[in-house]
Amino acid sequence: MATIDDVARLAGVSASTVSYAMSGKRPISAATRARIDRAVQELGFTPHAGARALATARTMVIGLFVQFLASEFPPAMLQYVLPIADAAREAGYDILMLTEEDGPAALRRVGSTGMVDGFILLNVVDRDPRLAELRRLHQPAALVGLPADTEGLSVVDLDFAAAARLVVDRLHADGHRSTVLITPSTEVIAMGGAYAWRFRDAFLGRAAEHGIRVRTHAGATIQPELGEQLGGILDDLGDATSLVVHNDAQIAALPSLLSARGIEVPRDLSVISLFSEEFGRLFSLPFTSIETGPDRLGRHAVASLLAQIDGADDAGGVSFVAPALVERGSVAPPSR
Amino acid sequence: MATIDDVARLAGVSASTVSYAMSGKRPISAATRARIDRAVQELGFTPHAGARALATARTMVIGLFVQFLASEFPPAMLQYVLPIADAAREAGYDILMLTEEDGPAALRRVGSTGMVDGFILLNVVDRDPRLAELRRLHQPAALVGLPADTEGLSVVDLDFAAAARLVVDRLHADGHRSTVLITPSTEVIAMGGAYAWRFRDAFLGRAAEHGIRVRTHAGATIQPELGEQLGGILDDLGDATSLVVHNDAQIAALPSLLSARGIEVPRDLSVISLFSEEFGRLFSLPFTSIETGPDRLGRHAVASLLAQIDGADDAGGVSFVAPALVERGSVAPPSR
DNA sequence: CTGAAAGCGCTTACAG
DNA sequence: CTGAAAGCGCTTACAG
Repeated sequence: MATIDDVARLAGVSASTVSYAMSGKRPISAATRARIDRAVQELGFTPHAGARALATARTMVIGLFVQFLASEFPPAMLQYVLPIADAAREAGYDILMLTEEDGPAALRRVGSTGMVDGFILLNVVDRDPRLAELRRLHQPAALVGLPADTEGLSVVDLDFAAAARLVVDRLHADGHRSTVLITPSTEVIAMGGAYAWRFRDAFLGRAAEHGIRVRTHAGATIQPELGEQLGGILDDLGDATSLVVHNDAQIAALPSLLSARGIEVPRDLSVISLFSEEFGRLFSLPFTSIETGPDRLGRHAVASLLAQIDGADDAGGVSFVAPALVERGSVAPPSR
Repeated sequence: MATIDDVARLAGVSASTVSYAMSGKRPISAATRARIDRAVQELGFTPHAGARALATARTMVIGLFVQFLASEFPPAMLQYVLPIADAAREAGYDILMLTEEDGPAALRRVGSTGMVDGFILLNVVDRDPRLAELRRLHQPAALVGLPADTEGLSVVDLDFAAAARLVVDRLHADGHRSTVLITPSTEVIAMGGAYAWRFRDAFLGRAAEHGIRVRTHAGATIQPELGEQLGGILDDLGDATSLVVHNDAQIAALPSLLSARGIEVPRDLSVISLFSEEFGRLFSLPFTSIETGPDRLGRHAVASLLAQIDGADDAGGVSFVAPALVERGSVAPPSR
């Protein structure tokens, strides 16, 4: 690999001039610039990332911490990762991906060795063990998912309470008086996935206001429990005329269970859920839903992180992204 | 952040002694070591990754190139990424994740700036545009997926020809005389996904040996085309008593289409496919299948890459991993 | 068993 | 408009 000294020698200038020519941080005469450009071309020179990081204290890399909660649905995570990688790249950053079990140790290792300029943490939970280490590190960071203590952290998440109200209001508008709500699994709730209870509690509150009866089930995430549970719910709807599914694995499995039972949506049952457009396409889900917008959340996190890295000192605080309801025709007035 | 000089000062030794104490590359007296350890603890010292990379010409990072072929099924990719990340980590390496559209440019940027010690390329296709750049870079690399020209490359992939023979032999053993084969999409074939035709051609060859009739369809990957096509195939099986699905999206959609039609497996139709145990669990697939073993392939790629990085000069060549058939009871003698 | 020094390849004040 | 030099924080021959 050619070094900046090789370029300097070939162009007949000093290394510093090469550096300035490439960064554009000071004026260079046209003739010199031409010679430098030619030398750079000829040698195929690109600055060594490590040397540059050492000199500038900037790596142009961000650490992306993916996290698979026990009993969460893996494909959902990918929807966040790709938009984040794209947004980072557009800003000139690469992505160091952290996937370890031991989150705090990984943060410490990568943070304290200066491998990255900042972190994005996905799927942050209520009392996330990574946060203590993150605070100690004093590095820029953006979180996706709401922890219990947001002091000094930059957090973005969907406004699940608003989402719940949208859903209840939608059912109420069509005259539903009774519904079944399937929440994320008990494991997710135990791990502290705040989105679970933020949605559920707001849902129950709004339903009470409208006088809508709600039966709640914490949804299983793996087979065969999932199929048995969801099948049982479908077989015993009671007076419920609608089903609200806040659980990726369950909504993905729903179409086949519905069709096995000959239940037609929305004629026999109204269904409403939460998922991204992409997720819905992947699993062919014909259901009206809250768009969870992982791309929007991911890009928001990147923007927030880069602002901090660029010293905007924008500790950010908590941003709740407003949800939107996407009609797909699976909600209609009840026939019973 | 504390530096090695801070530690040296606090411990009353030289920086080089600190370095040697930490690397264990030369004997250090117990007393000195104790003082150094204490100083390291006290200051929370960790060596700066950039400085170390500059001094050693080693980054302890590997570049992982994920690649989503048009009309491939995204969740399948994740199964490779996680085991690779785990295996890398176990060996002390972190993962720089590349996801860009422009593969060659990404390789050049990361490779020529010395950000990584080597690359793993996923989903390599027949005439992969990344390979020219990879050869120019002269960096260690391991590929998952078979390109047309493997000269000088280290490649690992499932032995799809052997897999096809296993499948045909399994059908033949139960007396099937006619089958339908759904292959990856035409887009995958056009992009050069060699696994598509390696499986198909071996399948047709073996079927001919056994005198088994085969009707072949290139499977659509997105809805609603997928459902219409697969539904049409199920509605018009002709004399086919078995269905072989080499297409992630189609096999994921199959259970719901079968149940909608009241087709019972294996009573009415034998089904056999290719997917990983994890993929099968995710989509609740009750089908006998070739285990595609993404974790094994991923770990193999990491091992091969690390051997090259450690100068084993093991250009590797092509390794085909032997497939295994996992019985799940979806193949039985035909009733017709 | 330990230290002083060179060197890895950049960037950026300091000088002119 | 350009150059010489210091410095970023390590590792590792070279010396003792």
